[in-house]
Amino acid sequence: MFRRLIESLEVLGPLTSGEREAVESLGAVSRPFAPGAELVAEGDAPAHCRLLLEGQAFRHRTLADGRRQIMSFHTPGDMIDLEGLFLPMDHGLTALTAGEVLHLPHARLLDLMDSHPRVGRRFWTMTLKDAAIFREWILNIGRRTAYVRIAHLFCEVVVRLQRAGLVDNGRCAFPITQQHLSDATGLSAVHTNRTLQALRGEGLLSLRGGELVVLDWPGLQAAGEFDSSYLHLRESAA
Amino acid sequence: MFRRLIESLEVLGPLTSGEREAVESLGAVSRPFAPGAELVAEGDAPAHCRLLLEGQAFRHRTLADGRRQIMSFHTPGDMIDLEGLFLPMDHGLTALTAGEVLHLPHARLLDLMDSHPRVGRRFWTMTLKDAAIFREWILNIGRRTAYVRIAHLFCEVVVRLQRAGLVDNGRCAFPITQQHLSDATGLSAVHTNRTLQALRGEGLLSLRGGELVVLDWPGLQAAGEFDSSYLHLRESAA
DNA sequence: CGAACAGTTGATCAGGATCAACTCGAGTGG
DNA sequence: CCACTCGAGTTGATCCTGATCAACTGTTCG
Repeated sequence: MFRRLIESLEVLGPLTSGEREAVESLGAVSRPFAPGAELVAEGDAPAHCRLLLEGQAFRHRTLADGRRQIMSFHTPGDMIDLEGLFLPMDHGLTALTAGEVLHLPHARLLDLMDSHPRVGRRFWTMTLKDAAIFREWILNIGRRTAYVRIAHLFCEVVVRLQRAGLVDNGRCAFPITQQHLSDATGLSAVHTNRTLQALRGEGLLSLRGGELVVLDWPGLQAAGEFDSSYLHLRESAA
Repeated sequence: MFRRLIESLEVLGPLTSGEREAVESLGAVSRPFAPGAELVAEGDAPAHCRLLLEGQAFRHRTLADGRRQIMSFHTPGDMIDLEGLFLPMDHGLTALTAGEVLHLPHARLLDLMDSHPRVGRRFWTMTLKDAAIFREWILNIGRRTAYVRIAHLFCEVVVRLQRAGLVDNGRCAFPITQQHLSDATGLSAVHTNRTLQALRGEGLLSLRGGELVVLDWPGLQAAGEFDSSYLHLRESAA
């Protein structure tokens, strides 16, 4: 049950057996969810953090008039509301697929991190990596064209799904609608549709029936001006 | 010297005298900087964190062809490269004004946080608030028009400068060029110029000679669709 | 006095938004 | 089993926000 979490924590280097045991003895409850389920609502002040065990989810905020902005996508192994440990949620999290989350009580988490500072740092680092991704999105939306922007987003998603072991020969489940894509890139649905056709036309990818297939990975990276270093995939530190 | 830092840490509630002393005994060196100075370069892996004691700075990344995106502005009391504690810097920090930073060695910081977990959480929370601001910028750039976007940015800056005690009767030092403004909002310099004229024309603000004057605060907030809750100005937690 | 840079203006262009209609497939209910 | 609905995707036509290009002003500073 804690495999995903331990793996995420150990990206920065192995934990001691004591640390691993401490993590595994967090009183945790696993909960299934359905596609479209609201995992965390805007304004919530949750009493536990959620670890995404299986499935995909996204972070978003909606304006009064209905315009929506997606701020990140999440894959298994991600803590999706760690910030809720200290701040009320200023955005929501919604399930993209069916899946499962593990609920980790705040009190237990805080105790764990107090007694195992190194583990605390790993959790902190997770939120720092999320922040790095937010910054990349600011750049992506602020300074790149629709074509590059969408390609870049797909690159990121594929790399992160790959890291979670969910890409098989360029194919992965990624059941977003074009509306989701628009809301993530700050574009209109119509223009997203046309830009997607261009990407398909270049033979870079296919997206049908909830399945994303990368047909030309170098080409897609080039189209997205993608450099994965902001994902900090294998940093050593602390 | 540590007044700013203690204040920032105590936004979430007072520290104990022991915690305060521990913070104040961090071996810290203060360094002045000039306007335009590069405080942290992209790619750096610094050995200490910087606390902005005085002056303003901004976080940014530059693409190969020269397009630049500013990701945040910073005011006194901000830790500007806390993420450097665990990750190499994937962006740079540049001074907007003259000022002063305090260098806090990583090793000492980590020791402090290990022995005083509550203080560690406060630092962590600082980075979480930064992340909340990044998310707001994603929304701002992705889903708002130029006019609203720029007004929103000014609202944020004013609120943060106010919190740092740097706003006097709606007036504050904010020496950005229109190019900076464009790079922060993802707009062209020309369009930024025209949009600024519109904001001035509505009698909302004035920006001249490095001084920002808010002439109509309710009007500016309305123009920027601004709701400060994402800044988490007075959260109680942990 | 003359760079050099920030700001301003006008003219034109284009990327992407908007509006509207239509297709298609998957349910769903009669 | 078929008609209906509904959501997602697609297409065309038009509009407009904001980009681009270029020239010019004003100020500061060496």
